[in-house]
Parts: sequence; structure tokens; C-alpha cells
Amino acid sequence: MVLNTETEQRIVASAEKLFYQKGKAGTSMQDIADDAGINRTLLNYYFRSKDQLFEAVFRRAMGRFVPGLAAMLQSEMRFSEYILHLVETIIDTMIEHPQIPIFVLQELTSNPSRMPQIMREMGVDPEKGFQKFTQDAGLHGRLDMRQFILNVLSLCIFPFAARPVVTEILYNGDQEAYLLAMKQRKKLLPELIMKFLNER
Amino acid sequence: MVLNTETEQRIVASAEKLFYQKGKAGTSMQDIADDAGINRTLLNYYFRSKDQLFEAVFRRAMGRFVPGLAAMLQSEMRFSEYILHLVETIIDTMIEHPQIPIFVLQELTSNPSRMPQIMREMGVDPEKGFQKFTQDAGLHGRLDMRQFILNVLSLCIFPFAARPVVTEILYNGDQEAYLLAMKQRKKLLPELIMKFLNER
DNA sequence: GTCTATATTGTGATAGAC
DNA sequence: GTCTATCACAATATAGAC
Repeated sequence: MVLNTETEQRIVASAEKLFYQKGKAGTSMQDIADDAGINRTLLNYYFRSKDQLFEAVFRRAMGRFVPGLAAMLQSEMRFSEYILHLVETIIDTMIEHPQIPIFVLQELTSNPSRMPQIMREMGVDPEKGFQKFTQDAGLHGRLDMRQFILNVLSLCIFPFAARPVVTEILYNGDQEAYLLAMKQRKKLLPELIMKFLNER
Repeated sequence: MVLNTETEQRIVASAEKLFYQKGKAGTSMQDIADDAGINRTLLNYYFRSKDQLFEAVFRRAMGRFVPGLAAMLQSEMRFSEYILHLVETIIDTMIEHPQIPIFVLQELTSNPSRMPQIMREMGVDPEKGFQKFTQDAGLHGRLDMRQFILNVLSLCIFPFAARPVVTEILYNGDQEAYLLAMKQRKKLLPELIMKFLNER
């Protein structure tokens, strides 16, 4: 998507902010226009409908982290090296856009049938990645590759999806402490994940 | 909350289903009434407003897993034993109510300032739990208790929050395979988590 | 307790002047 | 490109009959 005019950029910026925070149904066109400081009808002029504006925002959100992951699947890295980069990439992305997980997951929960098409559009073929790693990490005989990947993603993403709960319960509402802990996880998680691969 | 009449129960059942799936703003009072097979104005008769109906559903959702966790914090279990029960309890709850994580997290993301009061109302005092475990698990010197708890929760909850994505990417859309994998995690996760405690 | 009728406001979207 | 005016419709909520 190309954003030519300044107005167009302001619309998308406000739409992103509000859709991330309050979801599609929870955000009105008026809300977005007010936040962007422009007339409401301009939203329709540029994006035709609310559906299309939401779609633009949703695709941008997906595009913020899917390509990075897909690129790695095609890279020549070795397994352990890959994990290191994967964790760092995901956490950096999450720190920058902490609200994306809930936003995307909420939309996909309401509308799960969208998943297959999205994957095709983004050119993601997980089966190829599995083969590569099952082969590369084949040394670790009893490893269930799917469960392993699921564990890695859980450890990287959940702390951001659950930010308000985590901040309040674990860090007593201290935002700084929360963010510091998230940064520490970039070093902590790879160490932990390597333990997964050890025999008992 | 006491649900006296059958009508009241049907309202809450439908409201839960739809709020979980489409969120507060994405669900209309008409939708709920239609699903429950009753007249729309009865919702206002029983719950006064949409806000109050949502609040009832939200509190029920919180109540489905918070008390179980809180009870354990006060129990006499040893650390390792606690972890085993914790994982099993959370996963069982998630299998039964897989949509609760996204529902709760979406609401708390829109409205993070609600957290402190909710914790007070539910009588959860995390600090006490930390002390108990830091003491009990003190053997494992370098363990950051907060990071440890965060890891456990991530591994238990995220696979359900991300259900559509996980099912599609990891299990090729096969719902049965997904559910089986989730059940396997009840055995798999405790083994994994114990590895966290090993020295390098 | 349950219904019909109605009040009121909000929302997405378009037409047309400038 | 940007505005005003307007439309059609959906939403929550209440009053009042039964």
C-alpha cells in the first residue's frame, strides 16, 4: 500500500492506533477522523469504506512481522543460530508494536476462516520450514518440531499480548520494570530454549 | 452473580458466546436476544444496560480461572508439585474455555486501568505467592521468579490465545490434531519446565 | 415477566458545492 | 481534495399495555 498524501498517512496512523486499542467494531470513523484532525468524509474519499480502511491496517499489521519470519525460513542459517535470531527479531518487533498480537488474534478469532488465504498471500509455507529444521536438528531425536516452535512463539509473544496483566501482577504496575524485563528476555530466552534440546 | 430464571441463564449463555467471539462492541443486544431466542427488551429488563450485561460476562470469565490459581497460592504444596498442578489446571480450563484469553486480554488492552481494582476484588496478592516460592525454590539460586512464572503462563495460555494461527500454520488446519497436541502439553510442559530449574 | 411502540442518538456512506 | 448537508439504517434504552 502506498501512502501518497500527508492526509492519507495521518488517517492510517490514527486508524492503526485506535483499531489496535479498541478493535474494529469499537472504533468509529468519527473517532479516527477526530484523532487525525480531519473531516470524517475524507476517510471515505481515501479508503471508500470502513472495511477497506480496516483491511489496510490489518495487512500492515501482518506485514510487520510475517516477512521477517518468512525470510529466515528461507535463509541458510543453522538451527541454533536461527533460534537466536528468531527470538531477537520477534521481541524487537513486539517492543516496537506491543499491541499487534492481540489485535491480530482478536480479528482471527472472530474470523478464523481468513487464515488460509492470508498465508497464501504472504507466501508462507510452514511445511518447508519444518522439513529443513527437522533435518537440521534431527540430532535431537525425540523433539516434536511443532511443539517446539509453539513453545518458542509462546515465550516470545505472550508476555506482550498479556501486557496489562503482566505489568500489574508481576511488576506491581511499574511500566519501566516491565519493559526492562522484556529486554532481558532477549538474552534469557535463547539460553532457556537451548535447554529444551538437552536430553533428560 | 445468581442466575435465577431460565431466561436469565439463556441471556448470559448467549452473551458469553457472542462476546467471547466478537467482543463487546462487535455484539449487539439484538444479536444476543436472537441467539437466546427471546425478546430484545428482556435484556434491559434483567441487566439494565449493555454495559452491565458485559460486566457480568467479564466477571464470570475472570472468575473461571483466577480463583483456581489464587487457591493454589495459598495451598501447602511444594514448589515442584505446585507447578504440576498449575499447568494441568490452566490447560484444562483453557480446553474448556479456549476463547477466554483473547476476550479478557482484549478488554484489558482497551481498558488497562481496570487491572488494579480487579485484582483487589478477586483477592489476589501476588507478592505473597512470590515470597512463598522464592523461599521454597530458593535452592535454584539464579532463578528470576517473575520471569519463571511468566514463562509458565506463556507456555500454558498462548497456544489457546493463538488457536486459529496455530491450527493453520502448525497443524495444517486440522482441528483434531490441534486439540490432541494441546492435551499432550499437559504432560509435556511440566517436564520442560523442570528443565528450567537445572543448572547449565 | 413479556411484549409493542417509540424516543433518541450514533454510524457508515454518498451527493454536490467550492 | 475538502467541506456541508443529508440519507438510510442500526443501536441502546425506556414507557406503557397486557
